[in-house]
Amino acid sequence: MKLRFAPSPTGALHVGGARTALFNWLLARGSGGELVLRVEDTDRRRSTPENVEQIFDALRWLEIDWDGEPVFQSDRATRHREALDQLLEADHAYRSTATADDVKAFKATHGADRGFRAEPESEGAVRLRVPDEGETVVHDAIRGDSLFRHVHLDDPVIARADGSVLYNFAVAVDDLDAGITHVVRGEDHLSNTPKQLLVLEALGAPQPLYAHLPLLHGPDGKKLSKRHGAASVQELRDAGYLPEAVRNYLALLGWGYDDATTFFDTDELKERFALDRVSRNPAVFDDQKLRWMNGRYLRELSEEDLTRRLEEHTGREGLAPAVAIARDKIQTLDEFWPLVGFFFDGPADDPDAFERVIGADGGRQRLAAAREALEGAEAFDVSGVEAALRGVVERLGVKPKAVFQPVRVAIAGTTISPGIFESVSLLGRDEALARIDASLARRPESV
RNA sequence: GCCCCCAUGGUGUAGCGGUUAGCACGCGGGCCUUUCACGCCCGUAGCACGGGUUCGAGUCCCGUUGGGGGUACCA
Repeated sequence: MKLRFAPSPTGALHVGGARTALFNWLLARGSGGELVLRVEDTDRRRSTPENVEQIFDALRWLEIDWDGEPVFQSDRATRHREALDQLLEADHAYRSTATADDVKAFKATHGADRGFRAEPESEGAVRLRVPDEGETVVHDAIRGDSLFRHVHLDDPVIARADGSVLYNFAVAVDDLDAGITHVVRGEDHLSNTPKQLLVLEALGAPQPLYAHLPLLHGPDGKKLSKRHGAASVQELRDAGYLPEAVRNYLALLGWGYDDATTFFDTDELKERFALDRVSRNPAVFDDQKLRWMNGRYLRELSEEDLTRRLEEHTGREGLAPAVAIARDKIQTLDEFWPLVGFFFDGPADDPDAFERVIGADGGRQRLAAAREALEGAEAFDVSGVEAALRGVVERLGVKPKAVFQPVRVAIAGTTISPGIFESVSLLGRDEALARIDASLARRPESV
């Protein structure tokens, strides 16, 4: 079994493309087969080093590897020319100067009864000769057979007048030369498959097995794009998703193992993934479910591992203690800093929270009482802080919240933070007292 | 316009002729509780429509509608 992943080098690796890469990779790695990478760009207009490196980088992040050196389609011009000459000589293709407008005009008069056929000329673009009779059947591992009648097909242009070849021709030749046995790609290629099959046939080559994956859509049913949030692997990474979670989620988009299993590690995926259980329906990329899944993966990481990733993601160091008390509250790496930044950069500025909690009736008094208890606390570890603060609650005869929230706002600046005892303890006595003092001094007592 | 693909709750899916139509996300409620989360429990919501075939259809066939893709001297 030999497969290929052939991204268009536009820079961003779209999540749809990532899923295609993943499925190819799972198939190859699960069967001991081979996966090659080919950059699709017949004239090399888009495959700039930057674009190509971005694609490779995204694949590496997902831990999708390939065999051998990546092939650039544009480096195969000589071979493409040779195959083109072969078809021309055998009269499987011919030259024509007919333009898109000519084709349009032809179709306007003939409708569905006849595909476009041009008159052979001595110059112009090269068109493949589609037989007048018969049909080409695409045997698809996911969809079964799709039948395309030749009368409906136009003679497709396979090379420009300057001799450079077009995608549908190049891809067939490249797959043939590489000995690709399974072509797994997006459904947007299904309608063009007969052209590629016709090229293969004219070349006297065998057909690979095709499998066309359902397309991915945004929540509005339209094609997934930037405006739907993270539409590329790069954006997913920047948003703080874990590669293993993305892999698991992507695998579930259009594929399922049974009616109960949701979580698969990569080995299970490789072992269980099969084309015959791939869905035919287009799927909507649901970032809410990805978030949920990411949170689950996050919580399974060891503290060391999570800390390392968080430090890498935030560019900060010494995060371990904060990770320990905040890890259960985040779904993505991105959510970490807003929750714990106050430990390192001082309290957040949320005047509304201050007013509501500390400015409220008796807020200052309770905060002052808490300050006193904290100052006199025997130990300043988590249980020491807890004992001190709970003591205040008891003495004042109020709800725990009435004491904890003012302290929280004083040290964090907002009403949201990790556990209050853990947070105060981590901050340390001096800093905690200083922040409480700053809050108490913030505005004169309103009677 | 023409060609091709697709159709189970809001979303991803299970189902492969007889099920109280299952699971997960989301959403609603509850428990837990110092905030936010996590976790746990309960609940909400679905076979696009119309014809067939059959004793019996979400499951098979046809049509309609809807969605998507292709139709480039793009990939």
